[in-house]
Amino acid sequence: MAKNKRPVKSEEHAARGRLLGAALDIFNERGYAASSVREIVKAAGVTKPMLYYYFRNKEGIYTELMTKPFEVLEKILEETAHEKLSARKRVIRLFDRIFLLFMKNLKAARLMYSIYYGPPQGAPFIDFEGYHLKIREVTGLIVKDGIKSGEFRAVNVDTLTWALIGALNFVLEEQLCQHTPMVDDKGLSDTLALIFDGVAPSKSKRKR
Amino acid sequence: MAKNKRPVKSEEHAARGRLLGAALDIFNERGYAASSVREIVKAAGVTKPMLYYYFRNKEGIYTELMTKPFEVLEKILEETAHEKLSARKRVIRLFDRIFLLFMKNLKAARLMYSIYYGPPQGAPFIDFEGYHLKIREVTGLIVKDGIKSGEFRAVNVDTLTWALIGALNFVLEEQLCQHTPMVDDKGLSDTLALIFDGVAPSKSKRKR
DNA sequence: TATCTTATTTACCTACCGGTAAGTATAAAC
DNA sequence: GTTTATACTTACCGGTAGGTAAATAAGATA
Repeated sequence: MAKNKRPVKSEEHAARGRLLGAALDIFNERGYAASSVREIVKAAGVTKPMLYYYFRNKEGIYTELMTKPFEVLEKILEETAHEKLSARKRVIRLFDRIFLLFMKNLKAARLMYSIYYGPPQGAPFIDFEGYHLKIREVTGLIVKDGIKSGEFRAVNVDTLTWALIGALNFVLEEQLCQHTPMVDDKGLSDTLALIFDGVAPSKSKRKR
Repeated sequence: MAKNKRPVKSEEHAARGRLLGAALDIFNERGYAASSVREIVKAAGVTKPMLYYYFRNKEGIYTELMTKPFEVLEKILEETAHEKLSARKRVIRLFDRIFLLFMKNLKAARLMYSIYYGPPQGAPFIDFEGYHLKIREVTGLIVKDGIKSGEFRAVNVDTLTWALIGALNFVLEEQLCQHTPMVDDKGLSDTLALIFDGVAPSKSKRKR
């Protein structure tokens, strides 16, 4: 009993995928609360109960959309934390990978940002904060390595970490804007280079 | 005709003010679409038609809340652009003032950020972008001055501007988070100092 | 062929949404 | 003392929200 029997037509769970795509589009355009189940199912070309069949409810399809991309982030963080490169290169690699992941999930990212930094819009809670902190943590570890090895000047770890994350965040958010982004991944690496070259040790004394 | 006659009880337009306060609270907690007029008027302790009396509709009270704080920003930008100080001090003064304005209007700011960077939530359009660009412009002008006068190394103007605005943005957004902010205005000035000291001209040659 | 499971539809529910019509109390103006 | 404008209330509107009960179509199993 409880065997694996599936009618399974030509496309497997086609409706499910179409619902996910449509929901992502509409959540991205209007936000969680302003998106109606009716709009979503209409855009997906299916009937309303289908959404309640595949996902428990409106919250269910939202939760699925918001949690999936973070599985990739976890992997990126793990990999970069243990790479054997200079601290500078590890930060650049980490941020570059995050940038790519972000671009691949731009619509989901827009929704995440607006809910993490803004009002929850009636959407169910999701621990975006945890991932934000993890990124900061890994960056902080790399910075600490860089200072220990003498690759960086002995500045305050947190301050440098903030400057770096600030640059990353700024570039990521620029991609969310309505207008054409004025900074991209090239701008990010330039900004990082500026910060790094700024804090690189030099022979001459520096004020303060 | 069209004379100035006012019944004017003890408190003038008390309901109006209470509506604005309640609307700000509730928009801030739930976002635009998820906030109902009923909730707002209940929190304000007035009846529903009062909102439609003082403001045309839900969009009207939202628009009033979102546009008022920018009048102060305009003044800050104008003042700082024409101050006779070092570029470094002007940037710090500008960002410090913006930080204070931001903190004084934290609830409105949270709503603005979520709508500017995220989905519009069904809220009427407001040109947040214009103000964002103005801040960037003024910062860019100060940076250009600093490079011209030799106060800064001859780096790319945009890149340095991005690094600075990134630090500002990062600190501002930190204030929006659910948790206790890990960076405040002190952290901001530290980060700015790090970037400035990094780009300050030095006697020794620098790689790249 | 009858049965079971999965996938999908039609028709409907209640609750709440933004908005308003119509009336009223109050106090200044004439 | 009647008028007039302001400030405010009660009662209601049509529409739409999220969600579901119940029937059904179709392939797999027996």
